[in-house]
Amino acid sequence: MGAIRTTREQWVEAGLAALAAGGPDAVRVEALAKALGVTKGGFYGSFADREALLDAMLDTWERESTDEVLARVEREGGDPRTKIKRAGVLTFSSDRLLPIDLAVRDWGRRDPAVAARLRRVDNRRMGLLREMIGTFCADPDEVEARSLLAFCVAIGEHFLAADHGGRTRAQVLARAAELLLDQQHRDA
Amino acid sequence: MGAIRTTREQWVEAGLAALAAGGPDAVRVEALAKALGVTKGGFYGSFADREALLDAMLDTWERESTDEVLARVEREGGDPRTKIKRAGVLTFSSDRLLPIDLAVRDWGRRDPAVAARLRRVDNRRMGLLREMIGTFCADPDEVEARSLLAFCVAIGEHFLAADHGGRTRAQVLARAAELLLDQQHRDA
DNA sequence: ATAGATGTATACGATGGCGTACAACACCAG
DNA sequence: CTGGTGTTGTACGCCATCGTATACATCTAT
Repeated sequence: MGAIRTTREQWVEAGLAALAAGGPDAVRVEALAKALGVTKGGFYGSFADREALLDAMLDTWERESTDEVLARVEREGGDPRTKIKRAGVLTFSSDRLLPIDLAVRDWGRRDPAVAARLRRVDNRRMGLLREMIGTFCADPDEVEARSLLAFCVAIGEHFLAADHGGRTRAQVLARAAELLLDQQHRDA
Repeated sequence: MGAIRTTREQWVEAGLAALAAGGPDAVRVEALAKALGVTKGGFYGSFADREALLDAMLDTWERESTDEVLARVEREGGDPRTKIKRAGVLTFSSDRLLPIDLAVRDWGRRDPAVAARLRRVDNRRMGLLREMIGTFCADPDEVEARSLLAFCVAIGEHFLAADHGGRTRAQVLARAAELLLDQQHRDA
């Protein structure tokens, strides 16, 4: 048998890189082939068409973003705040996952199938936040509100272009994390 | 002189609708012409090329998102919390501005010129948040953190696909707003 | 009315992208 | 080394899109 010179995984990897860099419209079979140093000749041996590649890319992203991150958070342990921050770092400070995540997020606003995957992923992430915040916050409605805030800032931070008057983004984020992960607020 | 049957404004409007619906790559001259019930023949009388249209679209968006919203908030008055919420509603509950804003936000991650415009817009919005939150929160670092949280949730909310276990998104957002717009937290 | 100005339809060439067909090639087994 | 298997290169048809050229339509001013 002839050797497989360009595997499915390589196409998926190149596709995810293109998605991260330029969105779904930048995932072009011929461009990926060029990036891999081949032509598109072999592509259609591994994938029925471009859609099949996009599907495989989303499979890979979904698995890495949920199973792998959550397993690693569980394995490495720590107190609830540590786990939250570790999950955030693993997902949103990764040069690999972050840009893919943001691209998928925008993509999902237009493609229902992508939106459905995103919903699965986000529900699992929110589940972790709820569980962790629930260990030090008693009111379930407030747990949900804090979880939403935490998730929104983790995502929104990367879509936001504002400056902070002398402060760094990291400083402001640290203070925001304090607000969200403190035990108590006075009542309204 | 011959009558102007399709004005610059109509092309810009159609362009913004396409941008909102499908991102920058969906802004195609011939598609806009079709949407306007004409062909692209007249387009190049109003615009040098497609880039010029994209520029004009961003001009319109920037003006509507800042000057017009802020002027209206100022004109209608109210207490700080009311003004914050009104600015949020005008920008992020508008069927017109919201989808454009989200599309521009994603676009800005790839195009430096768009990112620069977005930075101008976001800085003005953050300015309002700072000023309003500053009226009931004394610590400038906490003002900045709360402003960031408020802005991130206003944006991130629309990129988030999670459910909230029986609660509606609006309910969770209301509770989150309470957390951010309350006067006091206990110290950490 | 007529002429000039300006918007519009249509046709065109160029580019780039998808998916197919087939030939050339690389690898492995015998 | 030789044949077979399966991947890759290349060429092709097709379609969408950009931007241009040119003829047509319509409006305004004289």
